[in-house]
Amino acid sequence: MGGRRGDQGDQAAPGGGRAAATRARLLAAATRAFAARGFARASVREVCGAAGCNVAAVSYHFGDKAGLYRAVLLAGFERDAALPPPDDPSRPAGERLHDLVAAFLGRLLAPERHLHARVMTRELVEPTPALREVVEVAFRPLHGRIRALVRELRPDLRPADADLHTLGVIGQCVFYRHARPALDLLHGPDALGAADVPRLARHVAAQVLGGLGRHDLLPLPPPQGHSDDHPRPRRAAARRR
Amino acid sequence: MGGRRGDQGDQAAPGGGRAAATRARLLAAATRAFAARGFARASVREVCGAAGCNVAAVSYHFGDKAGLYRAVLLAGFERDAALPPPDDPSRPAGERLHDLVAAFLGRLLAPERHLHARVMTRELVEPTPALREVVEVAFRPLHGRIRALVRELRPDLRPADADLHTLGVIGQCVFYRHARPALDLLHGPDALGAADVPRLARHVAAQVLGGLGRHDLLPLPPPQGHSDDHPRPRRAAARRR
DNA sequence: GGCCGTTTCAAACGGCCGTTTGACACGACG
DNA sequence: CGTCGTGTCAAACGGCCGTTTGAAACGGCC
Repeated sequence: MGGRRGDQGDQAAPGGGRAAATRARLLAAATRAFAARGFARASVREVCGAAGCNVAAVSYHFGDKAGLYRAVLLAGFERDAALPPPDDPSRPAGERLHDLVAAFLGRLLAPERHLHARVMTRELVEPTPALREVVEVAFRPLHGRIRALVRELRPDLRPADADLHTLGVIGQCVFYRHARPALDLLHGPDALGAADVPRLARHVAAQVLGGLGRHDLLPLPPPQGHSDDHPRPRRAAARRR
Repeated sequence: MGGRRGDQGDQAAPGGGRAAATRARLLAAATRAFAARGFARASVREVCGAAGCNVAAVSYHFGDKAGLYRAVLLAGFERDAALPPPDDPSRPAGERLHDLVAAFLGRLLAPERHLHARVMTRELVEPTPALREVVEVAFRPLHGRIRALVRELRPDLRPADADLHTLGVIGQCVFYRHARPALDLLHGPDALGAADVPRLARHVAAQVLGGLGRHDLLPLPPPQGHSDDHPRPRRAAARRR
């Protein structure tokens, strides 16, 4: 029997990258499967079928199914590490909050990025032993950034209330990912999807700023007039900045 | 072999309610199991073990596992039908919104009621063929009630924006149920649970009212003051900037 | 060529799953 | 008492699961 590796971090495959290619196909297929059906319900036969390799490849390259799952999560962490826009303290806090929400929502919904986000947010609902790492690496840092902006916008807030505002933002965003099957039934299959990320981000940001009593900092003119008289055309110009 | 019933709606058990008792135990154990682990991962052996009966009882009383699941959902619908407070149009819309949010959050988190809510909200994330019914019977009516209050509070809102405000409320509430495992890790196992329902409801209601630009309608005095004139004796004196 | 470590494969293993089977216990009723 | 319908049971069935096995294929190297 060949030497098992069972872990990542190796290189110099004498076989000319053939093994690395199998590994990559397996990782991609597993990402799709875990995103679509979760850890428990995605089967290694299904993953290997999609990757075009034998079931034994999972134990050979990743040790076992849980190792494959961990590798999928790790790849998601690495891919997302550079994603969120670096915070620029010189800009207005309201705009920075909006941009952070937009980046988070994009990660949750945009077609090229949503797979890893699905795997990670599924952990929140259906935890595996990897939940702790997801919380520490992905959830808590995001929570911290939003919370810092909330406190910057309203320094007088009690910590516990800043937490509630923060979780409100995260909860609204995650809902558009988690509840997708139900939203498809409620609003039609294409409503409130990736194409609506700018609109959703604008709304969530305006919502939390309003809840903080900082209507003055709406990063964008609200799409609806509140006390004015002229009805807005549907595609009003007023792009941001 | 005995005549299968496989459906509910029967009565007149000659065996003196013994069958009905088994049915009830099965239903209770299945509710716990489906709430805790979902349809796919809860096994009929586990359910029947907890109910103290044989595995064949599932197929005898409910046809199959999916029938048992449908019966659990149905019982939840019936139990919750009388739960939400009837809307009283003579009261201020802000208070009615707060009460509705409080009732919804209570259903999601309160110990005696959360099991059915878990089964139903899990459908949003991990749909089974019963999702359609959950959406039509539970999700859409709640959405309609919140949306009507939102439009009453801000009649000038475009319908699409009223939807976003509505989903923001639901998303925040559902998050406290869905993300519980992650919240346990983030804030400690007892934070933001059933005991905090009044505080959470107050926050969510104040948040959406603020987002609607109706700070004037906060249903309860907010735990922190932001632009007011009288300091609040609440807990610690509210720190002012 | 012969060799060897690496990688892939078909096949099988044990285990849990949902479901079915056929027998048995029990109260009702003629 | 004998029969019947009802409800429960232990046991088994076929199927999918994750994992392992042992051999075959591959590719660089002498």
